[in-house]
Amino acid sequence: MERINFQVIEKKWQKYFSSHLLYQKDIKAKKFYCLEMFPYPSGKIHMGHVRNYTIGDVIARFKFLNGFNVLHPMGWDSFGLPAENAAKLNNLNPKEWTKQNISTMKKQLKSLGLSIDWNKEISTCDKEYYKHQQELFIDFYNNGYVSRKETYVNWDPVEKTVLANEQVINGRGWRSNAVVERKKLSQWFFNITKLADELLTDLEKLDNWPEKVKLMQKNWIGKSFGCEIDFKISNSSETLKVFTTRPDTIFGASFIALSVDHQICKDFENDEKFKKFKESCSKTGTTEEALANAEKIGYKTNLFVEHPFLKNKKIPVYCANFVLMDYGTGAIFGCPAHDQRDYDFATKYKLEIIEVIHNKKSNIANEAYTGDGLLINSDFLNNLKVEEAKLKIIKEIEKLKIGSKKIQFRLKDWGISRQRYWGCPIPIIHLEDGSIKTIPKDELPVTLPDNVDLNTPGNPLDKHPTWKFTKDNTTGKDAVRETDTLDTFVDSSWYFLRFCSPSSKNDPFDKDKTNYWMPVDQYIGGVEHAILHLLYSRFFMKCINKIDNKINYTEPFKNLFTQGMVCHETYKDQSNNWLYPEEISKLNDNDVIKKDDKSKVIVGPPESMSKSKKNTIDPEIMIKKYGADAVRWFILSDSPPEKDVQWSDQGVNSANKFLQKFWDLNNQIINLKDTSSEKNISTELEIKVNIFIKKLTRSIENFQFNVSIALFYEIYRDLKKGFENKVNKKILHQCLSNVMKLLIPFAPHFAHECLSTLGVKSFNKWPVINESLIKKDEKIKMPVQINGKTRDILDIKKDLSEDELLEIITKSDKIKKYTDNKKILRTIFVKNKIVNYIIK
RNA sequence: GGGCAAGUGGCGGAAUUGGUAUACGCGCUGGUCUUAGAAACCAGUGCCGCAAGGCUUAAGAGUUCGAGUCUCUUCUUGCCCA
Repeated sequence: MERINFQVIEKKWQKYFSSHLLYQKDIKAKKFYCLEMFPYPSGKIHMGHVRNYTIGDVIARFKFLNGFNVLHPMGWDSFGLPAENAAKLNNLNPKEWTKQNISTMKKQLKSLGLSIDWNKEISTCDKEYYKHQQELFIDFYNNGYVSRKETYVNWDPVEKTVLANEQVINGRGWRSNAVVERKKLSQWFFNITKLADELLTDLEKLDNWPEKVKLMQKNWIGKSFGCEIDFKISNSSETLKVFTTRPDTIFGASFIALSVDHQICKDFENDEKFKKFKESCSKTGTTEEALANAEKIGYKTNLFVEHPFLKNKKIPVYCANFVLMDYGTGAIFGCPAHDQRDYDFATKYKLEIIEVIHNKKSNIANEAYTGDGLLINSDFLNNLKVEEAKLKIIKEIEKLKIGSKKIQFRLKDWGISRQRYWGCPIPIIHLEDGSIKTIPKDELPVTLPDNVDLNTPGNPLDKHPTWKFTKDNTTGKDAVRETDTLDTFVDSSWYFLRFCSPSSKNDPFDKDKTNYWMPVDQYIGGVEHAILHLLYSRFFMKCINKIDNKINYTEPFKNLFTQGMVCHETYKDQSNNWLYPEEISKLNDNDVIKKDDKSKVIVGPPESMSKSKKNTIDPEIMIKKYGADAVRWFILSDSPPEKDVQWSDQGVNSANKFLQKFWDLNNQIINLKDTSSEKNISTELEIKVNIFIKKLTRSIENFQFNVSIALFYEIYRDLKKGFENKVNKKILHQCLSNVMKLLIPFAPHFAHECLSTLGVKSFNKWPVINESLIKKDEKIKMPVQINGKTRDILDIKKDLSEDELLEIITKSDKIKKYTDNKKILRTIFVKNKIVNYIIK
């Protein structure tokens, strides 16, 4: 058996792929924009990339073969913190480090045989890219989508930097391990909350997004109906505005809780106790989870408010650490019986716990009850359900003119300021008089300086000796540059637009080209981006659409597919250190030893591949050993793409073996002499191939690539059988060519090589299904059931009538056995499907 | 605690959407070849049973001629939010 040298053919066909611009088709052709989430250039590609881009390549090639004009680009999400960290470690400039990584990873991606149009490559750290991002920022700024606000941030006192929520672990900085503080800073924001309602309602338009993702976005936006209520402060003419989503529990109110930053608290600034309290609040994080888990503490003020519906009832006012100024009005009323945080607080400060909603399941002696039930202890609300009570109390509040219904979103504005070097500079200058100005577009880009000191804590741009000092070119006055850079999520919020016209000089994107290609027809990436990246991109699209009415779509991604992760077993030695798979050897399933000292290895369950657990498999090594096609084949074959897949060396090995066998069959068919006799089986094979085309096409359209692969194993068997049964060469040849064309999206190098040995010259057409041939398939298998149990399976002609079938059935000994001496009560006959006898 | 998924052989998983459950792959068992191993090839492989046959899609009930698929209850696991 001649073995295929995949290293040679892969090189050969990769050259072909790059020189034959696969997708340059007539602009009149129907377009298809296939996009996978672009990678962060971290150094080398990992198996997650292999899976993501293989899935995308199957779709892109499939659509191309079906006559679409396909856009399938690739780029680099190349700004971000890892570059700074790596640069510190290796004493390199982040730019150099990033450049090297891109070059490595591009080579690796090419070795997978992806059908990417590299002429459209972009990199977000290129000034050609971020120049346009600065323009967009200015457009957003001028149209009211950017603001600057004072806000609380997670501040790492050692690194002297702002941390993202996910960089705070158990209240400490992920690098410095210092206790994170809440610090008030002036920050830049995109006003995403302005479009909160639109972002929510437009989710309904996204028919082809996973329900799961839409639900996550919906919860994230978190639209809720509530009510603002003015509480009159006792012995004062002033009122206190409180926001609540549970106005129905007003009769259970036993305290008011204020944020320490509430205006009223300014009166307590002189109190030492308050100062201390405020300081301890600053040590609590800002995430909802941190607030929920933190111990509830409070500061009792000397104030009381009047209950709006209970005369003579006075409610004490506290400051509490779990109330934040940026949610609602910074003040709530506490109803301990029906909110766990209020419950904890009331227990601690021995406040009243009044049950106002009752249900069999509730037991407020132990914890708050937050479910539905009937109102009690609530005057005119008694016996109503929660939703009914909400409506009624809001009406009542509005009637008394002490408040009104209010819609509240959980979504907060998008903080885009980062005190980092390796990001897009914000095109803003600060003048001496404190005013702020955008930089004129013709002066863009504001570029990053190359010579920065990354080794001392703090913002490198701010510390740079000269960079920030500039002049306002219109007035000639001294000015200081904004030293914050943009969150890297900004970079990835419009890259899909840039791909439509990657070299557009004057504008971020060419409108005609963008209107032709957008929206993205298929977007593919990890589910970890279900919320932020996708929400931000949707926000960008809507803003751009509102600013420029020539952009005629408002949702960027028509179809979304989220793939699962690639997993592998984990290994630990006797001293609990992680081991790489290549450090161990498996004697059998139970005995796994360390290669060097033969000590026993502890095998852990499969987990998603990560460097920290050392359970990674290097795609480059696998491609060298088994070939790119085999690696692609395996990563698609083992699990449905939306689920996690477990990497298996045996699996990729068998993929390689299969392709080798297929190659062998291919050669045997080519070398056949034309004199082989013609047999009836020939049409049978043609029918099988046509059914195969139909099933395979459907499996691709349904993203069931594991099923596609199974179908190839089956059709290989049929082809082999046809060969062994001496099917006519012409027919074999024709069948094999069709199968090989379908193989292109999965194993492109291999399929192209086989096709070219078969003498096929054009590689750009999906075979047409011959429906009439499929209809010719006359034989079917008909199960015959007795009382619902299959007792015989008959090979019969298609479309037999009930009477015709009965005649055949009476000849079946298997069925006779059951029907003899029995009365047939009923016969169920479904044409071409089933016969079922009910007997007694 | 709330919401959403999902539970099918030793393992990953199929099932034309109510009509032959276990396709396909891995693993395993036996055989051929080989000094041996590897590779390759052939055969077998849900469970119980020598067999005839019976049982089987987390557990239990229901609808139906017929349920992995629909309905209800319970259990378990995963993800997201808290």
